[in-house]
Amino acid sequence: MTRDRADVDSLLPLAPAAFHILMALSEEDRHGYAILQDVAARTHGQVKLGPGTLYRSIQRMLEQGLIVEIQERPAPELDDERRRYYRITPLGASAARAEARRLAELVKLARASGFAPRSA
Amino acid sequence: MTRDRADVDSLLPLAPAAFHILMALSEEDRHGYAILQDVAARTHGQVKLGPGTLYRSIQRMLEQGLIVEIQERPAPELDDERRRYYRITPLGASAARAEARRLAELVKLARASGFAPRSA
DNA sequence: GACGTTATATCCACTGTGGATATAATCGCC
DNA sequence: GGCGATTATATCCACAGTGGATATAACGTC
Repeated sequence: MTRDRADVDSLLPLAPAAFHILMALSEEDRHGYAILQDVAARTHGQVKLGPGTLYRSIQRMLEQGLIVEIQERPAPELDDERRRYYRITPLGASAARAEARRLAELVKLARASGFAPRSA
Repeated sequence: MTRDRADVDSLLPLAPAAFHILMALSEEDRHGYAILQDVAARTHGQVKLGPGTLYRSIQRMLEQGLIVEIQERPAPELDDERRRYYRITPLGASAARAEARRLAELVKLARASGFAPRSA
């Protein structure tokens, strides 16, 4: 919660895929393929990340410190060796909040232009 | 106002620049450079389109039928020969509304993920 | 043991953007 | 009347992000 807006603004606008990935990781740690499914579910099938987009986004986000790979794994009988699990970082959460603010601002502009109803 | 969602959805997501240009043209016809200034003003200097982005976006949008070039010009003493004026089309307005809906939906998802407050 | 799904990863082509560059008319100012 | 900053349009190059194809292989199930 410390220093939010200052540094994080340099990451904006967040790549659409990155924003969706952060939302998928907001409630729990997930592995890549699970992120894919979660994004599709949340958006009612409207957003479907391609594998290229997914894994390259993950790499970028790891480098930027928006997410980290974790070693903790579920009980062996529920697990799958191939999986790699990821967790959102405080920086990632800050970036997601900043991006959400930016998008809300954009919707506000759209309202002022008559392209969106007053409240939706 | 006829057939909105059906065809227009194929244009989504709208390029950010295109969306800003449509908002700039929502109230009145403008020429390229004026669009540039209007976008910067509306966004309090946060969004500044580069010339490459602007003129290539305009070309694309003309081809897509989101805007048209108009021949009407202001009184000669207020005009500048070099200018080319553009007007938003009904299709352009539909696309802008659809994009605004899409963005509002995204903000809603962000709220559900705890990245945006309930009302802002 | 064969097949579809799960899972990760890389490659290529395409779109959109920013910034540099080019060109030239217009405006304000001295 | 001349000069520089601004106005105005346009093209070029490099780069980021995306989608889809391809590759590889483990897993589940029948």
